[in-house]
Amino acid sequence: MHEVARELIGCTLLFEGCGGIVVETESYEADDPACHAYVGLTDRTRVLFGPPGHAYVYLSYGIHSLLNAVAEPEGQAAAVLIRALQPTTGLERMRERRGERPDQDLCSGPGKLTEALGIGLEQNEADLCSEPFLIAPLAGERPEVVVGPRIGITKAADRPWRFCAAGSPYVSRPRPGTGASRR
DNA sequence: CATGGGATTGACT
DNA sequence: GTCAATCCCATGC
Repeated sequence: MHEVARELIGCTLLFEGCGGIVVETESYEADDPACHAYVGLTDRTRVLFGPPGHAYVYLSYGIHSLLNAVAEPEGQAAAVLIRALQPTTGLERMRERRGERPDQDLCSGPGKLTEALGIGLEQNEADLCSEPFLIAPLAGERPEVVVGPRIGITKAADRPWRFCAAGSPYVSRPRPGTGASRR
């Protein structure tokens, strides 16, 4: 599953004609206190146990939607959280939704990303492999991927399942490699 | 039925 | 660097 997270880096994700290159992902699996599926199968987590290639959209802190891709066969709960994109397509529409911002602020975070693309809870359980979603395998050469501890969660945050495109300015705040202050 | 937690962001000191 | 906002869902009484 972590292979999936790694391979997603560099792929192009589009939603209704807006999107860009995936530059940051995070993997979650059932045996992981930070994963929603950890509590077992419920109405909320049903998607995570379902077939791969579907979206799991979760609203965090009542304000921000987080986009996940189900990454394991039916029966196994695992997902890859899409944390950041390098916007390449539909910049105008993203700016309409997010306001006038530098490119690197448009999708540099899970909540920003969903807002920019117009993804909300309505997209929960949506099939990522069909309209209005579009995933392009790889838009060129495979970028260098950096693995690091996960960010912004309170449980098992130290598991090294965070994948970033090396040196990309489009990843969210604590960038690996920079001596930036802890969150 | 009521309560608490959660994978975040943005504004203010 | 620190703090508050805000909604859905799972759990507990």
